[in-house]
Amino acid sequence: MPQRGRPRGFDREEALRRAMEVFWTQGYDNASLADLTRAMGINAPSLYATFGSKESLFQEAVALYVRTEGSGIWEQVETAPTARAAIEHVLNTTAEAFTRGPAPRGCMIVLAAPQMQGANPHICDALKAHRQANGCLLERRLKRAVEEGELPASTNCRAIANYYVTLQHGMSIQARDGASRETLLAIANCAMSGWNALTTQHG
Amino acid sequence: MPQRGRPRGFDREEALRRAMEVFWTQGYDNASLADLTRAMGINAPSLYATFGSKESLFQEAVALYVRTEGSGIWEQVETAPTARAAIEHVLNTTAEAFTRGPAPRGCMIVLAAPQMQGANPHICDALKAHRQANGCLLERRLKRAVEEGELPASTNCRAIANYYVTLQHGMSIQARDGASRETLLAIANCAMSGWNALTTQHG
DNA sequence: TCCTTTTTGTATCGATGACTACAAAATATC
DNA sequence: GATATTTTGTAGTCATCGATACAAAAAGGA
Repeated sequence: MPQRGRPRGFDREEALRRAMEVFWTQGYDNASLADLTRAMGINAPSLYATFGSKESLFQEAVALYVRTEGSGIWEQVETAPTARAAIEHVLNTTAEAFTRGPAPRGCMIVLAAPQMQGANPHICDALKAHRQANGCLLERRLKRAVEEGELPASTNCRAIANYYVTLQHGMSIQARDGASRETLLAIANCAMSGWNALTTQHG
Repeated sequence: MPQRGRPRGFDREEALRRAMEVFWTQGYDNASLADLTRAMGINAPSLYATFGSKESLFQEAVALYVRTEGSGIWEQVETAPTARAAIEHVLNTTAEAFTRGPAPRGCMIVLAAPQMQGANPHICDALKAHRQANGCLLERRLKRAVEEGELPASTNCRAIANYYVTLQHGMSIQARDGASRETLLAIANCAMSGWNALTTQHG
């Protein structure tokens, strides 16, 4: 017995995808209910009956973003043959993803609520947790590279992970400011050119 | 004949400084008139009589921020003996400024309106212009270093400038997420460790 | 003292924010 | 067809947004 009453007149996944694009472009606070319902093609009562609230809709949109847009950037960190290849892939894929078609420029996780305080601490905390998870992911990969002999034991894995994650966050600002794919790739290339110096000297 | 009527009951500079802190902490949209007037210790009519509007108050706050907080980071780019010293000073001073006392963490120019669209395009454009001015400043300094023989003629000055500015933007996100001064200094150190590789190979 | 000028506090404006009450509409079950 | 259940659109809730009208208060110039 899946559904009894009147069937829903719209596709939940499609509506969520539209909401994600609005949040991605405008941020959490700047995305009004009027903006959301217009983009989703539904009225406010349908939104609340389906997603609960603006905040929970945003959380679902974040989860969708991580699952679709973010996966291409981060999913191969574990499987890449070397830590160097993993990070190089992250940066190059970031440059590509941030300048892809009509999608908003830059990362939703970085740009959607950067004030880190205000009316919605849940929102800020969730985004911050996602950002820090990426740093931890890189750090773990670097530590594995040390264990596997790719990098020397003196490698400061946390510092290097923080460094590359910081650059990747900065690329969101550059992308939102209109940087081209070539510009972002050149930035990634600059960062990778220091790899040997970074992983051989001082801990 | 400086003043005729009832004298102003508050200090304009001090009130502007308070407003700057509110905008710096909360961003442009999230800073409500109630927040501003409470922090400035004045009522709304005094604010509008003195500063014109919320938008012009913000623009004055940005100018004050650049003049006070930002000057320590960027003012010595021209006067530093080498381009390397200039950039190293920018990054190290950034780490120090972003973790100084009770001030908000991270750069107001980066964090106050990152959505780059919405109700106030003037605000977004002004902040974007400030960000890009810093990139141009670094690029000019690097070109001068090429002319003076510090760097080879094959140096890709624009790419290197974009790279370091991007990292500096990312440090705002890290600072707002709670990164310590030591963490930010380690990030700056990682970026500088690639200097030789960055300035000797490929254009 | 009276008049002009400017600032002050109070109280409010219309617009918009997120959110919901309610009844008509549309389906499954009986 | 009758009833129960869920979704739909309309209209509206209260709170807050940025911005002001207005008159009392506080100063200088006559």
